[in-house]
Amino acid sequence: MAANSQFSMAVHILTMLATAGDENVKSDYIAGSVNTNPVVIRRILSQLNAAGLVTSQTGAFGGTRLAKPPSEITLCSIYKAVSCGEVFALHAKGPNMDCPVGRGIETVLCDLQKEIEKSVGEKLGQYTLATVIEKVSVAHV
Amino acid sequence: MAANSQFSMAVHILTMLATAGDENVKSDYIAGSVNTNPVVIRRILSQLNAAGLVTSQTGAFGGTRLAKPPSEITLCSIYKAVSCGEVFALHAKGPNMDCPVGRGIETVLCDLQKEIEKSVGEKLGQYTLATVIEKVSVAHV
DNA sequence: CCATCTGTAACTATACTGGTTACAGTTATG
DNA sequence: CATAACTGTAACCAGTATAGTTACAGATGG
Repeated sequence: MAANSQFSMAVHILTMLATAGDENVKSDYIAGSVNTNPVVIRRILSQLNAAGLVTSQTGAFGGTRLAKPPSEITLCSIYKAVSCGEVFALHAKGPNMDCPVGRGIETVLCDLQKEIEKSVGEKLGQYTLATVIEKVSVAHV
Repeated sequence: MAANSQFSMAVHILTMLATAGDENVKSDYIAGSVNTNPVVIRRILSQLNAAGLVTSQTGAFGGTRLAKPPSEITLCSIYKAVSCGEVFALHAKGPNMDCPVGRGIETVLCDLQKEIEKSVGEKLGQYTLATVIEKVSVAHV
């Protein structure tokens, strides 16, 4: 249970909200589709709310809806909203600075990390929630 | 200690081997630069060996050296050798198939996963170990 | 034979993720 | 106003991956 599936769940959640249109969707209902606990859904919704992708209403007949049309929500913004960490990590302890390679490698790896992150971001930026909805419908037919 | 830093360590290790030229390098020595235990180094070397990037010699005066020149070792081949898993994971339990969104979303996410993986691979394929060595030298000056 | 080194199994500590329970706070509606 | 129905979050548990460590079998050069 160590792999991070928050992005997957976030996309699933937002797709549910998109198909619901202007109605408030309850976390219990989404949890039923994602196959998990409502609290797990609310935790992710909390992050999506902070990123301005959704708006929530507390109280009776509350729930969550999209804050923007699906065509304006890129997968990149979803990825950033749930901030899954980096594609690869630097070594926690840090290299030995007495070694020439040790001294130089950290900067190189850090730059590379940023470049990969940027590359992933650009790829994800090519798709929006609207793209996903379209593909889900096709797959389901 | 949960983030995967094997790729970082692998690049560090291979850079060490590259700077050593044709000499056998001992895992103890590499461990000193990476700042970890020799066994951790040997575990990664084992994967790099399986991928054909390095060759090792057991016994006295044994050690490891590169199996190819640095210019022929792409960062992509290193990444694949240590197989860090995916950039994002699918939900372990799988979605509810009784829901239209649940039925369709898995395929979409799986396709996306592969596409991102490919994108990362292409980006990493643009660099070789030779590139890294060059940058390490620059950074260190 | 013996010192030296790799390869690998086994175990531990740590930390992250998701699952769950519990509860405070908010809000329609009768 | 009282109540039922939600969200938001804290707190805790369980499972698992990672790295660190010890230990030891096996190979190899001198």
